[in-house]
Amino acid sequence: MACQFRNVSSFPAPCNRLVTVTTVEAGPSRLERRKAETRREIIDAAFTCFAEQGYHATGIADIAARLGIGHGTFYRYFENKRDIVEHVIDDLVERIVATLGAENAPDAVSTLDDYRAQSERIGAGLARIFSEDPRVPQLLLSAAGIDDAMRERMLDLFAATAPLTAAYLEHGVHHGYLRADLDVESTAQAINGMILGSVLAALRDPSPERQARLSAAIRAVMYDGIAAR
Amino acid sequence: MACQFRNVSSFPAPCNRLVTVTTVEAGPSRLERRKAETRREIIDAAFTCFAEQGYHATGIADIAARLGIGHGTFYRYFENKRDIVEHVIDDLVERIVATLGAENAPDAVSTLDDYRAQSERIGAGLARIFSEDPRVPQLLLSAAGIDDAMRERMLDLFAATAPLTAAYLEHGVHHGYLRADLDVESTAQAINGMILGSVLAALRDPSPERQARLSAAIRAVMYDGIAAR
Amino acid sequence: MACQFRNVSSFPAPCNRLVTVTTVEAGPSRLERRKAETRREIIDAAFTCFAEQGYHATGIADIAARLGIGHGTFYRYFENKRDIVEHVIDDLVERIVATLGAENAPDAVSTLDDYRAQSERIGAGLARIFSEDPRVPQLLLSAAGIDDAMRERMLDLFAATAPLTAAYLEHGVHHGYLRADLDVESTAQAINGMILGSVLAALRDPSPERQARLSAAIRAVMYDGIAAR
Amino acid sequence: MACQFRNVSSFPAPCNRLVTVTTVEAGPSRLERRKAETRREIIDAAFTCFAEQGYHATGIADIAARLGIGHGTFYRYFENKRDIVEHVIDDLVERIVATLGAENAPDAVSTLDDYRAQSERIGAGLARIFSEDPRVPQLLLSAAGIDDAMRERMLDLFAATAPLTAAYLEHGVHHGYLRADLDVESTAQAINGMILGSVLAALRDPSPERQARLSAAIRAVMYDGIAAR
DNA sequence: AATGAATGAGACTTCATTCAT
DNA sequence: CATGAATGAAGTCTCATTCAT
Repeated sequence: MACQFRNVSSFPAPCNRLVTVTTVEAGPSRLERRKAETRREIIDAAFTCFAEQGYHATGIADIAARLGIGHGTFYRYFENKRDIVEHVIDDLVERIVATLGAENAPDAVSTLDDYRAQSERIGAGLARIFSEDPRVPQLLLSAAGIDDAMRERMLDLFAATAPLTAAYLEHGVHHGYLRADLDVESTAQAINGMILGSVLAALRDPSPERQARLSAAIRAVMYDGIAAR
Repeated sequence: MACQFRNVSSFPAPCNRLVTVTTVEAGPSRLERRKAETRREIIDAAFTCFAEQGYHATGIADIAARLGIGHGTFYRYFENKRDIVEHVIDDLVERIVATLGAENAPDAVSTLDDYRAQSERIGAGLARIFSEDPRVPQLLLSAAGIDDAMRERMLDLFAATAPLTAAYLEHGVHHGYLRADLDVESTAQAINGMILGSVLAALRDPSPERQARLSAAIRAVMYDGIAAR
Repeated sequence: MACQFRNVSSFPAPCNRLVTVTTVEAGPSRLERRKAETRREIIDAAFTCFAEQGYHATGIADIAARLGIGHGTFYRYFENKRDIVEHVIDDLVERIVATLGAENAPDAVSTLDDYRAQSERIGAGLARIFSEDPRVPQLLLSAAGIDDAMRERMLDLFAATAPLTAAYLEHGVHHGYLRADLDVESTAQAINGMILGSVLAALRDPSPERQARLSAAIRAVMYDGIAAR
Repeated sequence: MACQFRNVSSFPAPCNRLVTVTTVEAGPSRLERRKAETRREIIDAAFTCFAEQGYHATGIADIAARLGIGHGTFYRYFENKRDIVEHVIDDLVERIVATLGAENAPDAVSTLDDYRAQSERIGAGLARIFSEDPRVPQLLLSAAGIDDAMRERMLDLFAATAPLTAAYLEHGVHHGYLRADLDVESTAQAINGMILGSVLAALRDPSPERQARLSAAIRAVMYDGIAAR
């Protein structure tokens, strides 16, 4: 298994922000810091609401109520409902990227065994993110139903993971510990599909045992195939 | 690759129909046929609307207008908006099942080569369904965002495909052409994940070449793994 | 207690009928009889529906369904929903009048004792009508809420009973067994109010004992007043 | 004639209010007062609409339009159409109770003449309420046609007046100025029936003369009966 | 800057009535 | 003549967004 989300620049450009954070030399003022804090809190509250009740069932009033602020206040921080969900998704992706971290670079390993170990590590990391907080995949999944644009964004998100995995594969092919004839890009897509499948499976049955077995099965398919030898 | 959707009984029970089709010896009367036809047309129109604009952006009026019928007429055939989307999904699943057909039984093959051929055939069938009409996966994807129940239903749908694939694997293990130590269930899940991934990929790039490469990569991973020999 | 509803001519003129029954010398044809029969059945079914569920909660379809006829057929016998309720009320009033019958004429008695006996008889008759079939007062009561015109009609109906009671009182005054200084009209109104009150009471507690006590109390008030002697 | 509506606790419990009035030491704030004012205005507007057009013919839009507010605003103050009518009725009953006031207690009199005077006073008060604003009895009457529950409620309302009247009668019996053998409860019911009758009569002919004559006739029946001496 | 009262577009749904079969 | 499929006016209610305080 390979890594994703190395840097956010691979993803569709983040949407237009309401507030442009002007980073002056002197650093943000107290007011600016408070404002950013409130934005953060609204995003978090919205994340929870959207994930738990879904986008359409969540009202602006729900988000505001969870924070104990007036729902008019919401509109001082975000343009509209669509704007906030956009930011929630952006934030989510950023968090995922940050979690996977930089430690796992495609060029950090040079043998198949190292690769397997790395895969396992990354897989465990992903599993942690998604199964520790099932709201994450839940939100991503339900976001696809918001409208055409958001569905495209979710598909883009999934597609954007392929090059990341591909980089690992490329590295492996280059160093000779992976098949020379690999269709790197397509294989990356296939591998990411398996990961996606395990994430969806975890939504229904989040038991660690199930996750562990699935993860093992994925690695087995990857390295050994399913055919008898 | 293995088959899915052998029989519909594996899926959540279809919801209660509005119209009970009385099967008389003489066959359905003209009126009954007309009624069934209208139902069919409404389902199709709803399918198009939901797929193109999404569930929430689609009004009953849109569906009715597309057919040139009064929107009151809609309610003579379906109880409410939720009812129609349920039927649209049911219909979709049924169509997929029908397309995959009975020709591909898990016990129809006995060698690995036969199995690969069969996989290829089924893969091609699935690809045809999904890429000939991208609205199908589009709808299935966005349906997950309708509400909690529908998200569960979509996850169930995906989960329900695992045992079907598993049956093929089981058959292969039993006949010796697949690894004896396969975790059949988990491996099936992983394989179906790859298929799901390719379906999603097809939504963004529906070119046959891309599909063909993906399909080939999936089979390569399955049978040979990615490790160099 | 005194009598009401001597002849229907005291009531507001019945509304425009949909079908004008042409009484030819030869008598009604078979078809005409069948038609009248169906009208009768529709009125009865409507009566039941209106009384049980109320005017607004009753649909034309409910009435038709109760008879096992198509609801389109309804409109071949009555102009619209308003028309049928009008006929149901007319029919009800006619039935009440018929029940009270001609036997109780204001000039049939000449002593106070006779009068008391007659009152008792008529009171028992009314009680029978209203408490044997609580749907009757229920319908009359709820009809007052249909619209302005119907409320007026119900008030007219109640008002129309005063002259009937007054005729009895007049007779009594004339014959000397009732007070010479009676304000006949107003007293009649007051007496009918007591009857109305007992009818309403019967809707909540239809027990015969309660009815009997109420009836006795009314007669006691009428003949003896409430003051200690 | 006797008194009704001594205390509201005799009536069905008022339904759950939308707004909980928090009684702080400092008294209601300006906003709270404005809110209560708007509630009041909505209730009044609804009262007018219901009385003039009837419950079913009145739309929320009508009520809102009469006040010049958006119809969405209505729903900030009342849950739904049923809720508002409930409050309108509650308000009506409260107003009636308040009008009759506390001055007329059953134990405030001890002779028949006092009692007659009190009856006259209360009767005049009732007459004023009902004939000054005919919409009041109109609404109470038509409310009975809203649905089963409301009809029950109106019948309960009428029934609830009996014990109040009975208390006066009881007092009179106890003090010896009313017949010792009175069936207090039933007689109270009968008397209230007469009052109800006069209220209904006032709806058709609201002239004060008519009311005065009716009131006199009721008292005459009560104290002297109708029989010649 | 924060608030929440007001708003009205818009969605769903019902049902009396019409009319082609 | 009977039928019931079709219709659309009308009504209820929600909620994202605005704006005066």
